[in-house]
Amino acid sequence: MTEGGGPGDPGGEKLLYLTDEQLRCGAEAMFFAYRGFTADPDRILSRRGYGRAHHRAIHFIGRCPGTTVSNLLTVLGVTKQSLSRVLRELVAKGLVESRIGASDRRERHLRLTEAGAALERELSGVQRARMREAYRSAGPEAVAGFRAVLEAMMDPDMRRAFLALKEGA
Amino acid sequence: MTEGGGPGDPGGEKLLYLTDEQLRCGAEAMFFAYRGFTADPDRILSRRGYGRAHHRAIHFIGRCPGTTVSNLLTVLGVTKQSLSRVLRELVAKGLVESRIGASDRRERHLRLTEAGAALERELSGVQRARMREAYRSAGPEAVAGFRAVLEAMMDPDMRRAFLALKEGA
DNA sequence: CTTGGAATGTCAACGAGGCTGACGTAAATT
DNA sequence: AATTTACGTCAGCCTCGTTGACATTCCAAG
Repeated sequence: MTEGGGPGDPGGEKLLYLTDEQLRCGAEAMFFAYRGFTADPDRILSRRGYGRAHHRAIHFIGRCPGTTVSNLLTVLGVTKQSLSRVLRELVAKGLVESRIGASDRRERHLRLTEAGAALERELSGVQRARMREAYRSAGPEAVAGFRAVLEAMMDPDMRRAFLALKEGA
Repeated sequence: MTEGGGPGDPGGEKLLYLTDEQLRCGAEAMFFAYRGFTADPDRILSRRGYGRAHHRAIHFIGRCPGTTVSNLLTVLGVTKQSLSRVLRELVAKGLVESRIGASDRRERHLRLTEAGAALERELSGVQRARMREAYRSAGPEAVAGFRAVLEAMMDPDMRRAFLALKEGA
């Protein structure tokens, strides 16, 4: 279980990147990198009394204006009660607007207000700045590999949602 | 702020991977991939009444047997009250052993018991299986890029902790 | 038309796991 | 002896996840 490319491993050099040690190291890298990834937005959010859940909602509403609550539920992968609380606050604070659907009056169509869009720009600004720097220092080929591995790591449902977002942008 | 490689960008093809759209897409990939990354261990943990916090503690104690509480605090980046609660449960359930330090009797040295090591193997097994599959399908060069970008995305402190783990393994 | 099921979204209450602050203790350091 | 360090704990708060119960709306079958 923990031999990891030791001696007596003829021809194993080809698969060095698949040793348990390498995989474990990748898992740790994910953990530390995700912390960095969320650190900057978290600071801005906590100053305003919001949390990461608000950020996710704002992000995807900004990304898909007019989306419905149930759409958001599938993308975010939380229960509607969790999302509902977050949306209620965002609507109350005037960051998100919720309109009853025209064709189906059960649906609520969500979009950012100007204030919401401003916060979205602020949040994605710092997050993109960090990613830009990471991308720039690692180079374009590294970025392609990064994206390939992340995509392969997703659950199939999430991969579908992810690809749909890229298309429908 | 949102011009992102639009018109009037001569020679910009070189930097196509740095457009706002690409960066935003990378952020979404991080979000979806991290969900996949934690999904399998989360299922095992919740069946036993533990959470992600327990997983992190078990992981790093397994990784660095004999580490101290304060070491763990820096690596995990949580408060000692949070960690304390988790460690108390793990010690009570007999998954972690806490020994008073020999040279400095204020310190507690932590290690997994046999039961703890078994759970650790189970958790890292499913997590590695997913990463192995993702690595395999993306290929070695993609993996190198993946690691490079993740490392560049970390906060400097976390990067130091990460590199120290790789050395001291 | 009515009625019953399915879909959508809301409110109430609970739990895990973060956080701060205050305090206590034992051991090392000065 | 006084200070600092490493660790544990109690109390209380917040975010954000969960399940359960409920209201509204649509649609289709009787």
